[in-house]
Amino acid sequence: MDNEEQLPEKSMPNISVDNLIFAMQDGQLKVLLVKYKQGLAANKWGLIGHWVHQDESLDDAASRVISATTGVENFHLDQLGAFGKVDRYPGRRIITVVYYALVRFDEANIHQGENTHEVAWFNVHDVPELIFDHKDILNKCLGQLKYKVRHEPIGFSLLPEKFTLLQLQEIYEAILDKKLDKPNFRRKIQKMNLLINCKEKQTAVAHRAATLYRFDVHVYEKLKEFGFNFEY
Amino acid sequence: MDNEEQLPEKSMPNISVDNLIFAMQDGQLKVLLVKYKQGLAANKWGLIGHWVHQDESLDDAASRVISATTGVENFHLDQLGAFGKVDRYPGRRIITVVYYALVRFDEANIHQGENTHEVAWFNVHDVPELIFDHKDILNKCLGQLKYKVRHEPIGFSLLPEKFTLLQLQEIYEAILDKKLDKPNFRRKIQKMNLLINCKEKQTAVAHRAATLYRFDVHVYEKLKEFGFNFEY
DNA sequence: GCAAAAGTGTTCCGTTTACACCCATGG
DNA sequence: CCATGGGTGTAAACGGAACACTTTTGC
Repeated sequence: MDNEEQLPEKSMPNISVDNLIFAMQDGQLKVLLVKYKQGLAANKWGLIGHWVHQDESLDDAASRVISATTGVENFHLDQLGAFGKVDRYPGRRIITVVYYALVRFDEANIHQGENTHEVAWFNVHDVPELIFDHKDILNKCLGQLKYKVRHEPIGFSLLPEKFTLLQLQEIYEAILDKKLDKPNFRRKIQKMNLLINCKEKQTAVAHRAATLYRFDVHVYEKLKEFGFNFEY
Repeated sequence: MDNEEQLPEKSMPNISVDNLIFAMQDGQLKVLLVKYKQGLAANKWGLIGHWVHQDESLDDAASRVISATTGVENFHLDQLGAFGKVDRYPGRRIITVVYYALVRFDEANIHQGENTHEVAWFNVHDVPELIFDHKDILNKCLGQLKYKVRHEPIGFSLLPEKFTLLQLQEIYEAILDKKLDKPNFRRKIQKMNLLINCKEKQTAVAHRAATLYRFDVHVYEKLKEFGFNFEY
């Protein structure tokens, strides 16, 4: 979180929410960070944090700021957990509940917050120094993403409406941080019956145009419910 | 949590920790519940909750009460997450951070807490009515356990030093809530190189005595770190 | 001998993995 | 005609699922 001076009356003391917002850009997994204006975190990069209003749930608090920062209304949201070491926040005892969101890069219109004077995407493996325990939080979240992407079809939340199989593969490669075999990846994904062929092709590419796909939302919902397995 | 009258000076306002303690008894997965003496939860069953001291981390707070209640010092501890609906606690805004622990049944010596007048083990599928959102929390935790037991060797935390393969299988069956094939289970577990043959047999059983095994702690640590796969 | 659980063997079949290979397009 | 990525084929290895079968022990 940014600073204590700004704690509004209607917010809970001692509790903050911090958010990790992820998107894919140029085949790389990016995370959105902000530079705070004032307070303990002034001029330093950190996760997008804020206080929790007395009359909103933790989930709602996270959604509120993610929407405000990115302009995106629909995104995958998950709770990473609560972080509560005694000295994690300087001078005061603050528990933070961390959420991570997956957004489509092209849908995001980054808005400056009141307490920040910079917002930027960073490659998850190349971030600046972060305030408090935010680096630990990022690392834990990257681990959680690896874990999750293999058992729930969350990777798709990072793609535009229509996408190619290579784009999808790049997401898995970025999150799992390893190269995957193209033929095997294609077959595996296709067999899930999750993709619908748009019967369209890429245009203006300097190689054979790839087929565009979109999701079968019904199958997608079922896989989310019952889980699936993606062991690479 | 129990009641607000008891909030000690040194505790954080607005935040509680609730714990689910699991153990295996007679081939059944049990969870430890308490009946509170006073406050909003008086005479009702609930998870073992408490306030967080200003000078202890969330993890430490959970460990403290789990040890105090069960007398056990070594147990598997994981955070389930934070629960923060606005109306989850009557009359006041309380965020609770939930932990679950796996203990060995025979090591547990249940101690009554100051605020409780009953503590008892319940089959996880047969619990009484619970206070607040504790039933939701239990359900979410059972789902998490299913998820986890297939990817990390946590099931072993529920067993005594020396155990038979059937005891281990019963844990998986209880958590996954399904019958497993004995020959296949045995082979699968054996191939992990996680078990050391104690070269001892069961005694006083009315059938062929089973071999006793114990864990190879080194392999166990590695599997915890790198994850494993147990898809049944 | 019978019940109960220990423990082994084997077959079938789908999935994973690795890698060779051809296709289409723009420069 | 070549670089780039799209896309298909295939064979070997592995692992899961199902189930028949033998062994040991106490009563």
